[in-house]
Amino acid sequence: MNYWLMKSEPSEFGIDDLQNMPDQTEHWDGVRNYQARNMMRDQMKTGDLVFFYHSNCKEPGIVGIMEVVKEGYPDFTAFDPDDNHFDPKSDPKNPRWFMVDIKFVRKLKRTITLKELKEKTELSDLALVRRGNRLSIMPVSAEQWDFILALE
DNA sequence: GCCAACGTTGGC
DNA sequence: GCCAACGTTGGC
Repeated sequence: MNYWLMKSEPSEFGIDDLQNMPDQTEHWDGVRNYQARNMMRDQMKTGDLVFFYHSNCKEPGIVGIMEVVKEGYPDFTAFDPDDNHFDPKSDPKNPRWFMVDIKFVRKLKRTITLKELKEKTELSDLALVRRGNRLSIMPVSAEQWDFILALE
């Protein structure tokens, strides 16, 4: 089993929005970055656990845990001209963008802030805290996962 | 294939 | 709102 971290702006889609979805499940659409696409298409497997990270907000940090419930499939929002994430270069016969479905597991008791994560030398290899990192989906090692959860 | 211009991300 | 960092685009 693998561990991941996925970013979302809470003003767009936050942990509460996920919890309130039917079946507490939603497709993670709109990712338009090849590295992140490859992870969703090729590597994320059913049962993998994912940290939900709130970005671009007052208190950026990890707020909850979710689970992959459907593996990579084409991101249909890329085909819809009326969608914000429309990409005319993604052909339904040869989709450029992929997504997975994720399900709410639980909220953390508190937000583990970016500031706090940056202070931990144990997490210096975590992509999230590396300078200039903008990846919206990233792998988390089992050691990093356990270490972060122990901070809760 | 290089690289300047541009757009986006996301912390602060 | 600012701006550094980075990815993408497109002219050459």
